[in-house]
Amino acid sequence: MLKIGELAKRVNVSVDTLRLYERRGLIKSERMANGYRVFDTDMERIVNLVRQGQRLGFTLKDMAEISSALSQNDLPAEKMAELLQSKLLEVDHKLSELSELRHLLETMRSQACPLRKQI
Amino acid sequence: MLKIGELAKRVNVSVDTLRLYERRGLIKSERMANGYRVFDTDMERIVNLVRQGQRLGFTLKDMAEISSALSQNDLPAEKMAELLQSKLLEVDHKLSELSELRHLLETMRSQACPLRKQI
DNA sequence: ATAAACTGTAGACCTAAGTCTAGGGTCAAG
DNA sequence: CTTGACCCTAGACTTAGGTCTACAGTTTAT
Repeated sequence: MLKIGELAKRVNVSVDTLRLYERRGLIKSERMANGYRVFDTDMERIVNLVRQGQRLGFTLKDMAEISSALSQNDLPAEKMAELLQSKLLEVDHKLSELSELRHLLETMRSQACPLRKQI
Repeated sequence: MLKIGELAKRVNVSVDTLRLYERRGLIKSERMANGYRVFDTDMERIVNLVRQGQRLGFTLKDMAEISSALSQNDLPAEKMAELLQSKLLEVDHKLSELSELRHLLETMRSQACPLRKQI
């Protein structure tokens, strides 16, 4: 159980950002008697998942679908599997695009540069 | 040699976006007597490269470094190779992050869901 | 008991990447 | 010679994803 500042420090994200994520439904918290948020330590992993997704071109909205399903225990396991499956397909697509991009860069580097009209 | 509308159609991007890309130094054009832009057909490939990069989490600024080098013939081949090399490293990093994400999703799908505290 | 360090909300502000609008030229077809 | 489809610029507007500010309550350490 973490207060927002501790979670922020652990995942290396600002507290503002965490509060934003909560408003967007990416993470969930309970409240202490004084109104302070308390986060389950699992949230650490969820936030990291979200950030990783973002770096790879997924939007917060994309990540919200999955992380909200993870952080709230309200989804039937079947729906969950379905959702994960569809995200997996997206990831696989990105993987192939990325390999393609890699190949392109590699080619450009080894040859003079194919997109460029004669040096 | 393409006018902006033709290029836009080929790469499936709005003409506004192409003009923006030009201002940001991602693509280059000549002008016809009447002031209309004309693009080399190579620009088609460059725009596609940019879009692909974007989908994978690179910013326009990231892509500008490389695409401006490609569209302008003003960079020494050595600098170019260096730049490509550094982008390749970034791509490789993304590839490994993406595989990691894939693995995580895969695990979550096959097990009940590890991030979730007991169903 | 008081300062420093946290936490809360609400709302303004910021950058990136577009999109849209207004106002005006260009060009080919009928 | 005018209509419709293009093109131009400049600037306003939009959405996403944050960040910052102001103002207020809480906790911790001294």
